[in-house]
Amino acid sequence: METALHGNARAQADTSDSEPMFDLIEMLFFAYRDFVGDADRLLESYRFGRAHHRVVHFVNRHPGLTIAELLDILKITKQSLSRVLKDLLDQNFVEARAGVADRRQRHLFTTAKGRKLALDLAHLQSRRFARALDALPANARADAIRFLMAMIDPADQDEVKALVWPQGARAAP
Amino acid sequence: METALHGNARAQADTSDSEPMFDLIEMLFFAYRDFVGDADRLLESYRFGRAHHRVVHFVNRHPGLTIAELLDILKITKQSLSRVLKDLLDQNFVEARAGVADRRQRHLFTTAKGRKLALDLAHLQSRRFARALDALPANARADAIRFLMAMIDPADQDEVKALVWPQGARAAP
DNA sequence: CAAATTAAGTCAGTGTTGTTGACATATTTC
DNA sequence: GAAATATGTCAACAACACTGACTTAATTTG
Repeated sequence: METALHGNARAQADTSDSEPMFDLIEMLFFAYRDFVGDADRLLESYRFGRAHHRVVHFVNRHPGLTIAELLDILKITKQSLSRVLKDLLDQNFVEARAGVADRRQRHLFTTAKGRKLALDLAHLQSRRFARALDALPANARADAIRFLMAMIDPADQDEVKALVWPQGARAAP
Repeated sequence: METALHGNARAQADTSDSEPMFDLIEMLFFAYRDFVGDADRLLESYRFGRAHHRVVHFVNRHPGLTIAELLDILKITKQSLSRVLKDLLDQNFVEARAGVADRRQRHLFTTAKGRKLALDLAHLQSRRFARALDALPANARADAIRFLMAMIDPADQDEVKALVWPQGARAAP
C-alpha cells in the first residue's frame, strides 16, 4: 500500500485553512483571457461582441435550436439574447423558421455567412489549443478534457456531455 | 521509431481545414463560467463585481503593488480601475500609501478586511479545483498547470510565471 | 534650475452585455 | 373556451469596459 490511487489522501482537503491554489486560479484566469482575446479581435471587425459569438456558435453547432433551448444553454435572459439575435438575424448570419409541429417555436439556423463566421472563430480558438497541446505529451488532450469536465458543476456534467458530444459519437471520457 | 514523443505528427496541425476542437472550446467556456460563478455569488453579498475581485486578489497577492503595475497585470484602463479601486479604498478593503523613494507612486495593500475577502474568494475557487482534482489521478494537478500555461500567449508565459511563482519559490514547470 | 517626463487622478461621454418586471401576441393544450 | 406556453417587446437600470482630454504633484534630465 504505497500510492493512493484516486480521490483520497493525496489532495489536502482544501477547504478554508490550507493555502489556496493561487497558481491554478491565476493561470485559469490568464488562459481564459487569452483564449477569448483571439475571438474578440476577429469579432471586432464585424462590430460584434462576445454575446454574438456565443449565439452564432451554439446555433451553428445545434441547427434548429429553439429560443428556449438557446436561453437554457447560455443562461441569460430573453432580453439579453434578443438584442444580439436581432443583429444576427438582420445581418443574415442566422435565420429563424417557424416550427412545423408547434408554430410558436422559432428554430434557428446559421446561414452560409453565419457558418463561415462560426467556423472562423472556432478555428482561431482551435489553433490556440493545437499550439498548447503541441508543447505537451500525447495524452494532454484527453487529460485536459477530463480536467475541464471535472471543473464543471457535477450536477451539470451530464448535460454538458450531451451538448458537447451529441449522440455519444465522440470519445466521451 | 514508433511513437513520436512531443510536438510533431500526433496533433493534426489544426489550422483552417480540419474540424475545430469544439469539445475543448465548449468545455473551457462552461468550466470558466462555473469557476467565476462561485466567486460571483459571494461578491454579490458585498455588492461588488468581478472587477473588484481581481483588484483585491492581486493587491492581496502582491502587497505594495503600484497603480501602474496593477494596470499592467489587469490590462484595463486607468478609468476602469479607479472606479472599483475607489470602492475598495472607501470601504477599507484596500489602503494606499505614498511611495518612499517616489512619492508620486501609491502602493496598495489589503487591510485585514480585504485579506479576508481575498482569501474567502480564493478558498471558494480552490474548493472547486480540489473537487475536480479529487476525481482525477494524482498527476492531474501538474498536468492542468502545464496545460493552462501552454494556453497562455507564449510571449507572456515568462511574465505570468514570475507573477504566479514570485521568486522561483514553488515548483514552476 | 528650468523643462520635460512620469504617476496618478478626474471628467465627460460611449458601447456591450447583463439584469428586472410588465405586458402583448400567437398558438397549443386541457 | 380557458389556461398554459413560446416568443417578442418596452422601459429602465447596473457593471464594466473603452476613449480622449486635462490636472496635479513629483521626479528626472539637460
